[in-house]
Amino acid sequence: MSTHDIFATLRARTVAILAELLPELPADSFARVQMEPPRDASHGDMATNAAMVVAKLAKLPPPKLAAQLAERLAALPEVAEAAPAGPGFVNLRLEEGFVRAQVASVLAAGERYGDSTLGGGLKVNLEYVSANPTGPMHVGHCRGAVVGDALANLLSKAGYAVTKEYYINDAGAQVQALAWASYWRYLQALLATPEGQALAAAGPASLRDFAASARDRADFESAFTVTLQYGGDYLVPVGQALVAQRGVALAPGADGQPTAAALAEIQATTVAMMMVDIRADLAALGVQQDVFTSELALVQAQAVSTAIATLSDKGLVYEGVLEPPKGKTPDDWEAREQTLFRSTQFGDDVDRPLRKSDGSNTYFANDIACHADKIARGEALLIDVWGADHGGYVKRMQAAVKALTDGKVPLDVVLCQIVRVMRNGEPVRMSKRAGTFVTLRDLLDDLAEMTGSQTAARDAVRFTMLTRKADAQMDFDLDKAVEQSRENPAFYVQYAHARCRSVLRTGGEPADLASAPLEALTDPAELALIRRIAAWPRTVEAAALAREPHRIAFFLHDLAGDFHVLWNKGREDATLRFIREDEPEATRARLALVAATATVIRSGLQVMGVEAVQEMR
RNA sequence: GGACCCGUAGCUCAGCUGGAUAGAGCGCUGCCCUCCGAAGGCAGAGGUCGAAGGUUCGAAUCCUUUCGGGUCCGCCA
Repeated sequence: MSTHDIFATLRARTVAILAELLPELPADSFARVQMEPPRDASHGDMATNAAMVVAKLAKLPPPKLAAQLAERLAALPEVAEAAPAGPGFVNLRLEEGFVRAQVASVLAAGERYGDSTLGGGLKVNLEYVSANPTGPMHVGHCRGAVVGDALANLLSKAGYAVTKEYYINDAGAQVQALAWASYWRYLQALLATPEGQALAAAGPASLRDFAASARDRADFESAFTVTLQYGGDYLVPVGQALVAQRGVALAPGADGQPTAAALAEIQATTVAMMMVDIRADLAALGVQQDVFTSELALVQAQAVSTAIATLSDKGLVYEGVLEPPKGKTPDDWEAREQTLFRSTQFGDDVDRPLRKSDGSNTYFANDIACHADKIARGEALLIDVWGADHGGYVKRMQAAVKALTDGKVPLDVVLCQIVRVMRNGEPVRMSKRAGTFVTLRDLLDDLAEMTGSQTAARDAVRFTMLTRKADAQMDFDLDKAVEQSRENPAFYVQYAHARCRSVLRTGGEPADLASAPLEALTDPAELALIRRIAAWPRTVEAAALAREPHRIAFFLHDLAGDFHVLWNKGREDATLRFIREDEPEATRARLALVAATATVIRSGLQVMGVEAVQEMR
């Protein structure tokens, strides 16, 4: 609930009246009563469905109840007119003074206008990005980063205590493969030094072979019977850093093999360096997370076996054999006994393996430990932002969290669909091998070149990523994202804010706007703008409840539209200009409205993580 | 074979958790700048909400079936 939300205010009045009219009804009868802006502005400022929702319980025909309700609502000081309509709506037209007072509310509250107590300080853990630390971030991670970050801001504004978390997948086969790739780069770097060359020349035959294999990827792979999944050049600096830090200490022993300790150290160093890059990329996107949890650390602390034991104590773990997937049996399928979790008891389609047939833990098991860790930290609501390719994973994770907490802690998952990067209307081909692999850094650099500013690039990406529902596929058009035209919502909103600032600068930035005579605001376009502003608090709450930060972008687009309309009316009709030399009081009132508009735009952009510009250049 | 997401105007998309005559931008059509707030503005046309059933006072929204598009389905993370 927001203290600024006039819809909530009138809804509360409505419920109070209903309780008086129908004293025999229990209090929870009114839960579904809504007070909303009507779709058609000709219906007034607000409409309530109260009569229709309560009619059946009250055993009254909706129109009759609506008429009674309207009569009582019309008597309220905030209400100018209340009329029953349609199948049982009550339409309200508000006193203009009450509407205008919202401008003063905004000026008094500043950017805290729209803050809500909806969350009640509930501890929420929001996990997003969590890109594998095996390389630079690519554009595929970008959407989740922006959506997650904006959602964090949104939930904070709505009164939740948000922890922003990054789960580092630094255990398992992927990072082991990464370590081998780093090892290769290390050997290459080592052989470029006199010490390395001396070692190769003096070493046993196996070591000399090594020197040869280090130069060639295929030779290296056959020498070690490994596949280099991560052949990219981005590990070259890692190899060099390893040489600089450790010299020949990680070089192969007499048997030509790296020691387990050496590989573990290389893995740790590589992951650490990748995380430095990833954090730099995130920072360039304006994303800063609070907690970075290491999967490896959880594994080493026995958190996984503890989590499995917890589930086992609840009788939810057994040894069993899964059916092969129907219709599409893998060629090499063979039935194997595994440790399984009874996720079907919690709505999943099949039970899921916690341990592979060789007894090692699955990623799922580790992820359960990660979520158990969050729960142990006292988080009361978990939200994960994942890529669409993890969609098949939602039910099992929700099942696990439900099992761990006996249903007390919900897990919401926000799935982000794929983003295609478009240039000149053509999709940019993505290929790691061909080097057209688009990293987040490349994307930001390109946009920075197009806009001449790192900040503008970041803001273009963040805004554009929020102009679609997360669960809809999206094309990210580089040219459109920085285009300065009405077609680009990011520009359109920024332009509105810049215009506001421009007007306020011209008007001399008066300090006493809070006392402005708002009754001077009488034009329909002015009142429409105020009504839009008044809808900001409920927009924040609805977006937070739905976990849909894109709604903020659409709200700002509408708000900017209302403001641009008013601006343009001033072109047609000079008496509607914001600043009028001959009317100082009307000017103050209009500047107050402009200041309130700017404040709400800034507040919305803040949720999106976009900087509000002072002027367009 | 199954699970999940998406099908809304010619195009790209909203639609406030079930409300009234389904909205916006682009495109299209028609008006509007010698100057004064045009990197534009105003107005208009354009939709059986993929299809068919069902639930109820009321469905783009919920349920079932079905047709398209996407993502995924033990021993990757």
